[in-house]
Amino acid sequence: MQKDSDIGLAELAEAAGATTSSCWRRLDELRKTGVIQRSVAVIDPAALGLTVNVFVQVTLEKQNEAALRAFQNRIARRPEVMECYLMSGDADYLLRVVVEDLAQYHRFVVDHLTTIPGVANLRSSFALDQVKYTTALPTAHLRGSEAVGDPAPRRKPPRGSARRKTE
Amino acid sequence: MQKDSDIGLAELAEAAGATTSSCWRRLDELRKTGVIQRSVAVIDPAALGLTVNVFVQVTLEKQNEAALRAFQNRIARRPEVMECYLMSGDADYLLRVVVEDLAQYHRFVVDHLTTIPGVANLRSSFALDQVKYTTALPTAHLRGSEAVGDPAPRRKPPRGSARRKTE
DNA sequence: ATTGAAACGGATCTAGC
DNA sequence: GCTAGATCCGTTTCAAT
Repeated sequence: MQKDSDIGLAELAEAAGATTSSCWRRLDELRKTGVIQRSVAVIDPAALGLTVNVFVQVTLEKQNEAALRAFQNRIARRPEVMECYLMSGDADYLLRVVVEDLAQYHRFVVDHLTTIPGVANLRSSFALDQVKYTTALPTAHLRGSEAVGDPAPRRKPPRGSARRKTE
Repeated sequence: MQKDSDIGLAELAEAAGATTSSCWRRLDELRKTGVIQRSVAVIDPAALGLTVNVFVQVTLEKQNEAALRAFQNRIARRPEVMECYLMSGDADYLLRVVVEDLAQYHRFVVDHLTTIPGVANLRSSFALDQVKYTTALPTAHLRGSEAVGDPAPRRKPPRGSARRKTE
């Protein structure tokens, strides 16, 4: 399980009871199959002053393809939007927005959210505290190589061409 | 900005227009001050069959300290709960739960959520699609060494206190 | 063919200018 | 501050089962 990716595969192998080679092989396969997409640094939001989490339920006037695409495109460019889900039920979208304070959130709503064409209604809910936040998915079972659908159509290099990006 | 932590600080330095050493020094300080908490591997949920995202609004019977603590403790142990927020407004908590299918979600609700004492009401909203998900916080500005409102940023560590895990 | 282990190379980290 | 060198670790290759 990868909750800390910088532990080095020596300790990882020891923890898994395997050797470093088999461990690296497993990791390489997981990366090539796209199960492991990338490694990121987890930043403390409070250290950046980003203490306010807002959940916004967005309702669009029309739910046709063009409207959805337009909304998603605009949302994708906004860094304060951490997550965006197309929802069933009352609202069309659910957003988690992280900002420094309410003034900044207000600016985000006025300057960016409401300027998106087709946005009919907004319902904002404010989080008082982030009780839990994890990036570690529930790994009930990690199968050897096969996943579910077809996650990543990655090519299989013949041999010895695992260059990352340094040439 | 750290969206990919495995890019190596050579490219990072080039991108920042600095040298690798100053870049490393900056990173080390960010890690020691706790701004960078850890590095994690981002897993593709679909590759694990975890295609269902459910948002649950939880209302407790009473909102006293003990009830909140009890709920949060139980939630913290559940791996399928990715996020949990103490909310203002209609519900007390908002959870994002990731599962393989609705049957698994049902089991989670019956076996774990409703067994928590003090849970009065649940309102589940299902996500049809995860439009955006990022761990990269909006880094509007990363100041030199200190982050938030700290008026005395002149800290110079005495040069020999960089022990992370190597002893 | 699969797996372990050891050598290589490159990157991180440290010390010096 | 930048540069150069030492050390560690990821990656590859190879040998043994």
